[in-house]
Amino acid sequence: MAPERRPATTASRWLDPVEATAWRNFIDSTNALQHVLEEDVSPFGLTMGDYEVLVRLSERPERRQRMCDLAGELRLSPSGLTRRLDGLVRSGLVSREPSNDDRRVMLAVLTDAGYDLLVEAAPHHVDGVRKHFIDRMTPAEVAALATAFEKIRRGLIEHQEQQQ
Amino acid sequence: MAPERRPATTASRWLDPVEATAWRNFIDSTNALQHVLEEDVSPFGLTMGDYEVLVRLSERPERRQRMCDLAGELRLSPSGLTRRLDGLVRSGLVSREPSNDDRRVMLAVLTDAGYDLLVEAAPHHVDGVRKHFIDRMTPAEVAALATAFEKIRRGLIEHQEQQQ
DNA sequence: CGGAATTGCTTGCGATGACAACTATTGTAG
DNA sequence: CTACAATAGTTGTCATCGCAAGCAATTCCG
Repeated sequence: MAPERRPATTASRWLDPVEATAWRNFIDSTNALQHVLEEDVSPFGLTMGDYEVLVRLSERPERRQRMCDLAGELRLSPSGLTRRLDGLVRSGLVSREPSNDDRRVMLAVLTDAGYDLLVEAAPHHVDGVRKHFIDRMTPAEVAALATAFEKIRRGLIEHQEQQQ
Repeated sequence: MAPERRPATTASRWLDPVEATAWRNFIDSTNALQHVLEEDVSPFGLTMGDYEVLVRLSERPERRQRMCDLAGELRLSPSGLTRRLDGLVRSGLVSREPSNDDRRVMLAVLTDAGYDLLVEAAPHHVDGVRKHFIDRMTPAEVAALATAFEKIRRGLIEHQEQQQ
């Protein structure tokens, strides 16, 4: 709660009207999008957090992944992932398996039930993404957005690594 | 926890490569951005949630706003806003004032201390937005993004109202 | 006018997730 | 080979936030 030491005030350039609009619309959209997309997966008893876990696992060979790698991809703390998996394991969608290579490691494994549920839920998720995101834009805008966010993503990863 | 009734499986159109890239990059970027932007305001003892409250209040006449309106803008539940304000009131950055017009209503009021802190923190926040978002793109991309997210935002508001 | 529905906010409770501390395993020096 | 450091995961504790319930004030109608 105690503030860290504050950086000295810098003379920073403000956002011009177009930039400010882009930023505000982006923020508002992402907020609202997160809420809307929850609705598409909740009929399947899933949160978007759960859904993301299933997706990531389904994209891996043998549908399994080390906890720490998964936590990195999901930008979740180790404890956060442990508890999210607890729920998915209880539901029988994911199971834990100790790794043979490294006995510190736990593998999160997508079960058949988990895969089946993902296959069932995914089309509705995609419908939501189309309806509220992709189909609101022109193809040119989609393309521009893809390249723009590619650069933003790379920049953020770079920044993240510099902080190590 | 109990799944709601599931919608019938629909034949939905999948995302083509460009669309999928746009979506994935967008999701990853927003996740990472949220973490990075926290770093810019945390030296001031603020979370991004707190910061957003201060910004919204500062934009209002007399720096005050009804709780329910504020909750709507921040897409926060009534109870969520109550508790977020609790913290800000404890810190002396915001105060509560009952409304004269409607005695059910509580007004959240930005204090002088809150305004001063916002003025101090804002440049660092803007620097972060520039560094990680705006300045990663060409001006054309920023403009495209502004219009694209304007349409997405409108669509989401519309959808939200239809669900009312 | 007066009761019922609505609105605005707060509180109890449960779910989620971060941080720090702890255990267990692996890697690295000396 | 042994100590020390680094890595992987779990658990305790705390903060945040949503839902349902509750209370107070207002509005709607008959």
